[in-house]
Amino acid sequence: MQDKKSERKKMLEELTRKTILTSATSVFVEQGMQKFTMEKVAAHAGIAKGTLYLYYKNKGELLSAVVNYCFSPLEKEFEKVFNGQGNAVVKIETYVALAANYAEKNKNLFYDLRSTLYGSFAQKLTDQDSWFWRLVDIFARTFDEGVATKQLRPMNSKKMACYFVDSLCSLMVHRILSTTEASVEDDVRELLGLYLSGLAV
Amino acid sequence: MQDKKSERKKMLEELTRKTILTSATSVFVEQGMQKFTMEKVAAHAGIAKGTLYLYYKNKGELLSAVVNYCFSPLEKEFEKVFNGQGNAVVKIETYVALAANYAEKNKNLFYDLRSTLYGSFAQKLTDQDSWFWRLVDIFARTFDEGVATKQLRPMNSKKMACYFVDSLCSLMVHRILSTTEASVEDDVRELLGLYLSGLAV
Amino acid sequence: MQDKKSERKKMLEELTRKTILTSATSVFVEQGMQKFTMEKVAAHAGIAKGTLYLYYKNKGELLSAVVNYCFSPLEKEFEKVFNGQGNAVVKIETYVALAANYAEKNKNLFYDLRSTLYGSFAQKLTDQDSWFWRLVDIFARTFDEGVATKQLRPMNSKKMACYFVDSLCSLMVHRILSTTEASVEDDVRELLGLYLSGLAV
Amino acid sequence: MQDKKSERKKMLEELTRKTILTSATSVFVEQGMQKFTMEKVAAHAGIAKGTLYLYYKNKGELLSAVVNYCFSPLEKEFEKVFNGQGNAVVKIETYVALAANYAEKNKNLFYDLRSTLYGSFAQKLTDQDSWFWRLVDIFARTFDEGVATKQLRPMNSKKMACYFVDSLCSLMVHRILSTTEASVEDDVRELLGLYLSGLAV
DNA sequence: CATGAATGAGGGTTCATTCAT
DNA sequence: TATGAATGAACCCTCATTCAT
Repeated sequence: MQDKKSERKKMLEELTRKTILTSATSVFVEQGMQKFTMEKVAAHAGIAKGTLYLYYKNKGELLSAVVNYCFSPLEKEFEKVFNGQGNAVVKIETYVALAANYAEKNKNLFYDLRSTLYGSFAQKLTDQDSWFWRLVDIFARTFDEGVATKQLRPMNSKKMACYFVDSLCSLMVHRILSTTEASVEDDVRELLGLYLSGLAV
Repeated sequence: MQDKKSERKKMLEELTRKTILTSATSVFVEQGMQKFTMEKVAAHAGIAKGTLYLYYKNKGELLSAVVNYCFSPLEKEFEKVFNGQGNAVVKIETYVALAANYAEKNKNLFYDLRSTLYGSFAQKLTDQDSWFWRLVDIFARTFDEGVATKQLRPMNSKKMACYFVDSLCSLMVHRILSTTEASVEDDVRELLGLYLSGLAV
Repeated sequence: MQDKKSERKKMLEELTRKTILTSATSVFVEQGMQKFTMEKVAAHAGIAKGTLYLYYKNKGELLSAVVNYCFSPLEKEFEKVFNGQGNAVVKIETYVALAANYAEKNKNLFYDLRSTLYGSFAQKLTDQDSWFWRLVDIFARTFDEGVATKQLRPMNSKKMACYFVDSLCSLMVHRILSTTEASVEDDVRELLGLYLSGLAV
Repeated sequence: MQDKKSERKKMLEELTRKTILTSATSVFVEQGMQKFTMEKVAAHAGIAKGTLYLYYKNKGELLSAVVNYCFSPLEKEFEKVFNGQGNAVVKIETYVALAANYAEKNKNLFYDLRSTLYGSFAQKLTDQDSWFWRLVDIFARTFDEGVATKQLRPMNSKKMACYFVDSLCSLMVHRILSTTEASVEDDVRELLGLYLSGLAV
């Protein structure tokens, strides 16, 4: 009895958390960072302002959650690729393509996400559970695979994975902000060329 | 006589401008983006709040000026290298080393600069005169030089320069925020390895 | 249960609204238009500055409310007379007397109300629901009554009602500001003489 | 020698005064009361901000001067009529017509003048030299003339002149703000009817 | 657990006025 | 006398956060 109740409670709680999160994301995407206020989130979620604070300690945490939430679909796709078939080089190619396409499909989202994204670098590098480090982990292990199969040269895979994440972010940001429309394929090829062959002859 | 007066005035004006700018930078570095208020800047500069608005139209312009001010020394060093002796590859090596060392020497500054830095991506990509595009220009021309001398393979030099700027920023940010102290040399070597040789065997 | 709660809440809300309004009026009367600030109103009402904005969108709306609030007692008396016994001429006489006496009893209030009062002419003439037009309506209908009973000559009653409102305002303002104390009765007689008989022989 | 210099100085001084006054009026008319700042006046006059304070003690005095300046053309016309031919009733008719036409020709001017106009009632009634009292004087003497020639009934001519000034202001304000365009002639006839014959049968 | 009215510190900005030159 | 850079008090308004219900 007690268990059932507590279970149901937990589910309701989780539901509310999710509602808040999606509402926050909507507000963020539709109104931009500047106009992202707790009031607007509460209104969009159809709950009271005070309730937000029962689920997220403060505005900062909610924003962090939004960032993570925005990245999670992409992150899941990365994971699927990582766990799937294919050698390291193919995976890397797929990563880049995924990022470019994701940016293409979520221009509005990322346009305003940038500042938060980059503004939370300190946290991103401190909090080992953030999307950043999860991505780094995936990529580093992919690089390690490549090194093991002799497709890639030996390297500091973790550090390189950091650069790779940042480069993917660059790719996405530039795709989002640039007015001259380069094809996704060109952008992918360019970045791949860098990471696989470098620039030297 | 008229000239003298106007000259002296201009000098005084420029002096005040500089005082405000350095004060603003100090406040920014010491207190962080969040606590960067016009009041604090005025107090630090020892002038009245209203005076700030005689020199900078609003908070945003002052912040922009701070960002440019922080980057200008590094930018000048880049320019010096670009205009100096040495082939493209050597220059690229020097760029990376300069960035890494500049970050090392200005940890505090950049720690708080990040959010503004990245938060102003939109402006950075829109405003063709921003530090970002000036750097891109320098690097793209260096890449072109390298291509001309057959040291580097043909590429979309402008796009690659964008990645390069972002990678240098990554390098700096990571050096600034990381707790585990990697040697500057290692970081430089790693990034250079990527840009010159890529990761593939 | 729900109703009770909502009822009590509404009452409390209305109470606060009223507190703010009376406080605002007090501040207005005691300190004058120039020194009428939201801060002072909040302090006088014993509530937080921010709370004002939960009840009145901005300073302008609060000022408008004050003006209406100051006029509403007089307006109600006018209405009572209009709906009561007596022919048109008697009513007009009463209107004038009411205005003169109201001014006499509220010198302080109106002394500072003037600027707002007259400063909002544009609004007064645009907003069909303002005190001005409500008074004009009462007076015009009174004039029409008088015309119907042949006590008054045919006229553009609405236009004449406008003049009448303004003349009543003049009467009040002059009573309030004049240093030489004419008796209320004299002032009333004089204005009535004008409106009933004109100046020609 | 001294005299000449002092004379020329006085003329220059008067010239500057006039420049400031007309500039202030322009700013007032073109930008409205809200945006009437000393800075704008100085800029329009092509002189330094500080200089304004050599000619007008403060903003308030300058505004007063503007009001007087705006009324002076009308005032002069009134005076001309007063000093000219014609009996009292004819003069009164002319006064009303002049006011209505002046309003018609200076809509923009008076639209923003209102608030200042009425906002300075206190001063207007205190300062015996203000436009208000000068007009009252003219009208009172006209009324006295009418009484002397038995065209008008005995009255408190000064008090009635006050009402008359206010009614003329009402007429002008309503003409300026009303959207429904009544003919000048109708408005004049209506007000004249009131002042000459009253409303009673 | 949910509410949402109340809070109040704090922010950016304006502008009338002064005063050293 | 004229200047205009500097002043700084004052203002309106926002919004993250709390807490009594």
